[in-house]
Amino acid sequence: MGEGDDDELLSLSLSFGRSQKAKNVPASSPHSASLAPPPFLELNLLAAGHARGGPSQNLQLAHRGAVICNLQHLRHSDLSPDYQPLQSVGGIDVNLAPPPPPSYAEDENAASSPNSTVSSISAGKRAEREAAGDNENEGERTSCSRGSDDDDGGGGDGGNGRKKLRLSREQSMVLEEMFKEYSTLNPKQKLALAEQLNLKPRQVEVWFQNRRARTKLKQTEVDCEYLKRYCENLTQENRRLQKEVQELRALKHSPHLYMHLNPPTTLTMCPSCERIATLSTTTSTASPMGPASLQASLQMCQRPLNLPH
DNA sequence: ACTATACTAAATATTACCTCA
DNA sequence: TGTGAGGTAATATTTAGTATA
Repeated sequence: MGEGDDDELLSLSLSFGRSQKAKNVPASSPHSASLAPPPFLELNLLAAGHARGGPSQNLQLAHRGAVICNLQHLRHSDLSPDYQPLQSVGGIDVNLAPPPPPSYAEDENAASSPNSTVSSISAGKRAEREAAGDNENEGERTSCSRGSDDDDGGGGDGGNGRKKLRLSREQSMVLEEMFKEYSTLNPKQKLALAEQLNLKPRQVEVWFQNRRARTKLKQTEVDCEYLKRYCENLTQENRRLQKEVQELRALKHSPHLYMHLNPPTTLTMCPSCERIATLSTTTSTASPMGPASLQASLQMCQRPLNLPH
């Protein structure tokens, strides 16, 4: 670790998820699926010259939740006591229903066709599904609230197949309420909800899929913001320590000052792993830090940092 | 062990709606 | 005021992986 390493900083990249096994939630136990935070985060802290780019440049928010941050073995509980994995982080409640669309229910072209069943010519599995559960479809559009519009003729009626319709406010509200309780539905729940909302079970299913995806995306953004701040703090701390090391080195070369130097208490513990370094305050004020211990300290702080355990 | 089925997440496409020039 | 482009959100489809019977 030469002088050249002095300005090495950290870059953070993060991704998180759960093991594949944990992904599938038995339909019979919807509660177990309820909005648990991803069980782990992956974090990679890489050396990056801060002179070349700001520390915050090393983190980016990926579009659509594809997170670029690369975190390794960082559990949510590791982040900090104030880290909130879900729901209202920084004023954001990721479970909160998005503001209701401005009266979609009254939307005029909302009439329109049964959704799709279109293009997928093959899709045996899906075809089966539709055939099985969704027979009532054809023309029987979604909500009663929009039923009144059905006659405007416009609508995407058959014409060219699929026409997407927004759910009415009431439907959305009910779905959101349900989602708060169960992030996944079992078949019975799905059927019941579909019936209650006058939707096709498939629509309910799709809505929940997309809702889970939105939740995850929001959570990803929240996590990323948090980690960004975390990284900035680490960067600051790193800078501070590097500066201190430089000062100490400078002092080392002026023995007069060096002998009167108090032990650098701030270097006694690695900020990342919190291990006590050789040059803790307990290394006695009488024995000023020698080159070896300094070296050890530097090595400790310059290798890729582990986040706090 | 193999297969069929059902379910899910992720990626992607399509459509609806909003804003602004 | 009307309109078209661009952006965003919502809804739908496809694909691949996994669990289970």
